[in-house]
Amino acid sequence: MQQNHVTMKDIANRLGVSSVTVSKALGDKEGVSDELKQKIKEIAQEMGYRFNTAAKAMKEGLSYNIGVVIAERYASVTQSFYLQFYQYLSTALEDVQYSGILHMLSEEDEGQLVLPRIYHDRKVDGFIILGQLSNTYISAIHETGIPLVFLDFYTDRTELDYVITDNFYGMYEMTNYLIANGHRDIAFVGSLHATSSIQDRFLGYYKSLLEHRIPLRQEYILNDRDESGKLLDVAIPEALPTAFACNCDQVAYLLMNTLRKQGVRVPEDCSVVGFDNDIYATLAEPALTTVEVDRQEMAKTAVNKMVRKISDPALNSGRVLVRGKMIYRESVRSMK
Amino acid sequence: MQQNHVTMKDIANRLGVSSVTVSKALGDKEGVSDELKQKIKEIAQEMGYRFNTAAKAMKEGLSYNIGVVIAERYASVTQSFYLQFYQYLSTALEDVQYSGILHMLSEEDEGQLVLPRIYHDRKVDGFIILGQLSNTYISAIHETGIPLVFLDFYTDRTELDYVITDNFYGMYEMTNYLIANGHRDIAFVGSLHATSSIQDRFLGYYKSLLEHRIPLRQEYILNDRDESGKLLDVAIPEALPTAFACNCDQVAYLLMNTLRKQGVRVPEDCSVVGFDNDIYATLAEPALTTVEVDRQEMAKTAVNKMVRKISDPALNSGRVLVRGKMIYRESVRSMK
DNA sequence: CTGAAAGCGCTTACAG
DNA sequence: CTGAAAGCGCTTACAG
Repeated sequence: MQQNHVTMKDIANRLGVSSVTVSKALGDKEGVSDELKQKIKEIAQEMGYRFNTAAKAMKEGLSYNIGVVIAERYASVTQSFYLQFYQYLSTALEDVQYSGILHMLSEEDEGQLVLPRIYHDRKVDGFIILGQLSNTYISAIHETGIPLVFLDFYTDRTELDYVITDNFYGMYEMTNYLIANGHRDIAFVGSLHATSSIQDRFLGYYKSLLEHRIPLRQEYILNDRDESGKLLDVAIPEALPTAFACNCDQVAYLLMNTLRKQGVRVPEDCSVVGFDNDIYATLAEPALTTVEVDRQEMAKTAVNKMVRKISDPALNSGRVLVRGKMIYRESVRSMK
Repeated sequence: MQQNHVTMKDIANRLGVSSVTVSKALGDKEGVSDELKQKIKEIAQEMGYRFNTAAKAMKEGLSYNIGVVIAERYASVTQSFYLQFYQYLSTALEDVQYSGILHMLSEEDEGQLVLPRIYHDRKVDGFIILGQLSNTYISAIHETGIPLVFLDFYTDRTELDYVITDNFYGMYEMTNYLIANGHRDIAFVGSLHATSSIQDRFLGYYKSLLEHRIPLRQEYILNDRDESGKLLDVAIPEALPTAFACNCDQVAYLLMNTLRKQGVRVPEDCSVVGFDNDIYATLAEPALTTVEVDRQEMAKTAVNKMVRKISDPALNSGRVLVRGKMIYRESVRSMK
């Protein structure tokens, strides 16, 4: 129960060497005999030495922290998706001797272009931005010159770095799977102008239809949210499709409730698939066939990008796609 | 887009004063004329000065960061409760010029008593521990002497500091409410030996029964989980109570599914209440009457405690209870 | 009201 | 292989 403040100097004194030698030994640098290195490490351990990152930080001008920014609206009760993402980021950052500092961005700060306090305090060497933010906010943070990596979101600005899941390919694969199961009347559920992810997923769906020479029908493109992003009841088409490809699990879950109320059984009467593999995928009955976003791989990729950007801020590695993974459950019926 | 590295010295040079004066001005300390202070602040702003926390940290031996530890098992897909909690903590910390660093503790690290890397790096001045951890881990982290505040969890060790929701009072109030609505056959759903929260909630329930001279019936105490914490199907008693007081919303939600399968309607045939006001409270149909844990108030209280402990580590303010808030919805029927 | 000096605990050249 | 010196950017105590 003692709050120790052992320094390298203390270790050096104890062993009758200089603190330079201790620094080299603990940092595994050249120029200390292996024997002495070993001895120093043992003593450090024994004395309960803890490295003082602040000192290193000041010397090198780096904090060894990365800010992870998530808009508050993505961290609501129903959306632990991004918070789980943070977990992977945190682990990936530790692997490269960094720590993550999570910053929830409020609507207010986003609107008024208030940068995170950790920016002003120089507590971070860069920001990983998780999810979509307003263009003006992106510009504001980008103008500071601090290294930036965008995760799970991209824009048309090619000078920025992005790591995203391959939404296009994921929904393409999913639609192929539905078609392989004999479906041809497949609706896409998602408002095309709401988010860039929905658009890309839609395009993957469309690509699959094109490849299979199934015409795209306007009445099978169903809105799921209004312009503010608020989820709506999906209007079920008169002619019931045999499958609904939903842009996310939550919408698939809500759609299944609506279908149930209309007496439509899933998957007997029609199939429903989702995307994300979040809580709604398993809350749904039957559980949803969906595409899992490989957040772990995305997190690792983003952290790597960030570390490279910190050592070379001019670096621009562009948009990196990470492939998702099909999860097969019980919400699809084979029509064959 | 320039990565600036303006220091106090730069500002001082620009104005022909010393960096000491700049430090005093920016820190709003005594000994600089208001005029000069104002001028310095303007120039700092104009030059894009950012405070270097690392330098202050080294000087004072404080990092101005607090680690927030959450066991990974509490941050699963279905449990964003604690992650929301973190949000409040983060805001409360910013109010006192601190930043929060979220650390997800893996089962493995917990078992092997591996302390967070941010501890070894001296990146934090204290830890707020969110939720229950093993006793051995608590001992291990406590022995380091680093200031500790436990949030939403307590033990019998009086030398530690806790901030918890008033589980006892919340369930007491809830049971009173059921009784006021004419219920007398009220079951409690929760395994009494699983967690300390469940125990306290049970005792609040019991207290209410005692006050109303309703006998406690063993067959109305229903297990909801096994020893490992895994949720079980609740065994509905032969003689159906008129109300179920569940120890949490999730269990209430699951119970309602079970009841539905047995053809029991809520609230017509029996009432069900929960606790926590989490996602399950509104996912349930009808929505659950429940007790909302006042996480914001708890977060503020914990941060205050922490700040006081940092300046005086010997301080032991003990167990602080924060009152919850009844949320009335549609899952209770009046028997009158 | 203002500032020169010392020091926080490291690391990076450089000298031996 | 080992170490004395300088410096990172602040703040504190002291002198003027």
